[in-house]
Amino acid sequence: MNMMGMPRSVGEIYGLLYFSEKPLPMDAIVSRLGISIGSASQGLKNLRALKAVRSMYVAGDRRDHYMAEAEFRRLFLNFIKDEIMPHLESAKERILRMEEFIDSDNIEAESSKFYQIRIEKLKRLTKASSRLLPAMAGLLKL
Amino acid sequence: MNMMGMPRSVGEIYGLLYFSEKPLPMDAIVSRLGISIGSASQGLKNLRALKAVRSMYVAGDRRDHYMAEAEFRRLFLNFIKDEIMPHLESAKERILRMEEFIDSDNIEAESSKFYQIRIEKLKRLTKASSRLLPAMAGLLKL
DNA sequence: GCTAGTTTTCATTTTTTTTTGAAAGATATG
DNA sequence: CATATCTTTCAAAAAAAAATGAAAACTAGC
Repeated sequence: MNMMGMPRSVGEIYGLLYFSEKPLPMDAIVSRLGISIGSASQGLKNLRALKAVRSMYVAGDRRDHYMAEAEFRRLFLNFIKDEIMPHLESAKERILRMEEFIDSDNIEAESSKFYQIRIEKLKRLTKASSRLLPAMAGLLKL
Repeated sequence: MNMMGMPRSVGEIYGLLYFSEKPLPMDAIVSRLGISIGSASQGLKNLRALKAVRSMYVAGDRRDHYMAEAEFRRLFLNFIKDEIMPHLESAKERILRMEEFIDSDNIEAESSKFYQIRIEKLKRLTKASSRLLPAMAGLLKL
C-alpha cells in the first residue's frame, strides 16, 4: 500500500481486512485500529477506488461490510491500469512535445543530437513500461 | 523519482542533469532550479546513494561536477537491489513469525486454516517479487 | 415521511516531510 | 600553512500530507 502511495492508515485497514475471516463493518475497523471514523471512511473510499476492498451486504445488518480483495494479481492489474498507465500516457505526450521543440529551430544542431538521444531513451522507457508492467502482473499466479 | 520515494526537488535535479550535455557543478543546479544550496546538497547526496548521479573531475575547476546516470536499466537494478530487496527480506521474516504464531496454540483450528491460506499467498507474493523484479529490470534493454 | 442508525464531507488540527540558511567542515592552491 | 572556495550538516521554518471530529447527508425500516 505504501508503494501504491497510500498513507499508513490505509495499509492498516487493508491488512486488517486481509486477515479477517468475516467482512467487517466500518465501526469494527475504527475500534480495532483506533482511528477516527473520518479516516476510516476516507481510507475505505480509496481502497474501494483501487478495488482493493469491496463492500458487501450482510443479512440483518444495515451497515456496509468490507472484504479485502485477496488476489494480489487483480490488485496489481487494477493499480497499473488506473494509476500507472495514465501517468505513462501523459509522459508520452510530454515527450512528444519535447521532441517537437527540439526539432523546431531554437536548438543548435550539435546539441539537438544529444537531446534526441536522451528523448529516444525516454521513449523506449515508456514503451517498455507499457508492455512490461501488465505482463509482469499477469505473471503473478498467486 | 517520485515512484522511488524522492521529493520533487530531487526529481528536478535528476531531470536537469539528464538533459545536460556537460556535467554541472552544484551552484549551476542551485541557480538553474532556484533551490537552496542545502536542498541541492541533500538531493545530490540522495542521488549519489542511488547511483542515479555521479560526480566527476573537471580539469581546472575545484567544484564537483555531476552527471546523470542515463541508463535506466542500471538505475532500476540499483534501486531494486538497495531499496526493494531489503524490504522484501524483512517482509519474509515477518511472515515467518506470523506463521509460527498461527501454528502455536492460541488460534482455533478453524481459523488457523484461513490464516494459513492468507499467509501462503503472502509468501508466494514475496517469492514472486524477488524473482520478477530483477528479471524485469534486466529486460529493459534501453 | 419520520427516525435512528450509518456514512460522508470538510474545515481545522496534528503530524510528517521538505526546504532553508547559516555555521561548521573540507580542501585545493598560492 | 593560510586563505578563499566549495560542500555538508543541522536546527528552525515552511509546506504538504494525514487525521480528527462534528455537522451534513444519506437510507433502511417502521
